[in-house]
Amino acid sequence: MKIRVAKKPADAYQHGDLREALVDAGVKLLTEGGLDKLSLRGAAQLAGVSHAAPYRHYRDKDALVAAIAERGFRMLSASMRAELEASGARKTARKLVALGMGYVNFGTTHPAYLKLIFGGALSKQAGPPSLYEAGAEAYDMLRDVVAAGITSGELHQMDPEEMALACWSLVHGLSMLIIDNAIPKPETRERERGLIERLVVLLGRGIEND
Amino acid sequence: MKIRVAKKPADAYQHGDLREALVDAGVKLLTEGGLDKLSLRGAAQLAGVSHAAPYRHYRDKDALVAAIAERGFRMLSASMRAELEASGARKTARKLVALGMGYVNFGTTHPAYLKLIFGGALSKQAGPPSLYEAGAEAYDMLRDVVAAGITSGELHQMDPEEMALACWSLVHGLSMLIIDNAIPKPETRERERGLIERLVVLLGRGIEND
DNA sequence: CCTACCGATCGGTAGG
DNA sequence: CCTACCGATCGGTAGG
Repeated sequence: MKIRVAKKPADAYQHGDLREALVDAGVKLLTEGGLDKLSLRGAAQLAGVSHAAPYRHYRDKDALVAAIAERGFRMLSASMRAELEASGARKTARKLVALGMGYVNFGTTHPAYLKLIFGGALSKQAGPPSLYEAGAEAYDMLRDVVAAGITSGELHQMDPEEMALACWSLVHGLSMLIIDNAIPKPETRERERGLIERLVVLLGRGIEND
Repeated sequence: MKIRVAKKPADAYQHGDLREALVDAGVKLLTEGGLDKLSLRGAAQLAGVSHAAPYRHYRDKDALVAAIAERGFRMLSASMRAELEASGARKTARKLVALGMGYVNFGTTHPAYLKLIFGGALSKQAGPPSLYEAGAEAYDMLRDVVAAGITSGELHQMDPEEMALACWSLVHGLSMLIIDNAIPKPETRERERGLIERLVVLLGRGIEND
């Protein structure tokens, strides 16, 4: 009886976890080569299977993309939550700075992820409910902090959704401009932190003179 | 002597203006099908020439993309200037609202253009000087208004570049979020104007309560 | 400015 | 889960 010699690459999937292995492979393609390099065939190759194999686990490319996006959403909210907790902020304004920091840090560290989850590459059709849950997590954190700040009187009386949108737009725009080299990328992490902090604080206090 | 019968499509280029015709065709592909549909071959077909013809006028795809992007930059600054003039604003805060309106209007009306000029599709190499001039126009308008506002005392004493960046980030982020369907697109132009106005004013006055 | 050609990449399916 | 195949699209070049 012959002993089979493993022919698969070292990073090939093991046993029944091809589904997850394909997500890992897709993430690698995404982070190393950007959105353009994210393909089903490429992921299959990285996972060490034929390019037809993924269809056993994902209906089509969009389904794999949705799984990767879900991971991205969770990383985003984790980044925001980590900054919020690390800051130990008690005042709403400081909490908002922390959340913004978490957002921009995630965006500039994982540019392809940000473009994937917000870049319209997500087929607007269906997508599993878990994708939408993951997507709502980050926004909910922001909206809750804003709503609490309005209730406590720290922020202006105003539609919390709209105020949250202002914060979101600011940090999203900043992230995108940095990612796309529209503005010089801050040279160090410290400078980036300083920049984000000043911009978010600016939104807080307003740019007009009293 | 035979009379040649025109075989070209009605919208084919005329005489020596293929160079411009290719830009028009590229713009059409871009606006109708998004960035993905913008190809040299497609533009050539639309212009009624073979797919090898464009290389007589553009070194490669990046060169055509640069020409299209230049047009986009000029449309952006034209949109901002038009809003600024139409507003008749005298106070800095109102001028900033007008500029923001022009920016977001342009972005949501021409989403593919916005993604082209700021989406990193522009090869970071060279590109004609005219491209950079065009790109600087819009930013200069913003920075000048901000700088004048600081000088006049209407805005806080602060690095004008950084304050301009805050404004830019806000309207850029808002545009991108609308374009990418991350937030519901305002149903009417009026609602969109109202939203933009409230957000820019918010940046002006600050979201914190006094 | 054209025809004909290259090599590469894709998503997806047939049929096992 | 694999091999073999389709049709489509690209950017780019040779050679005229």
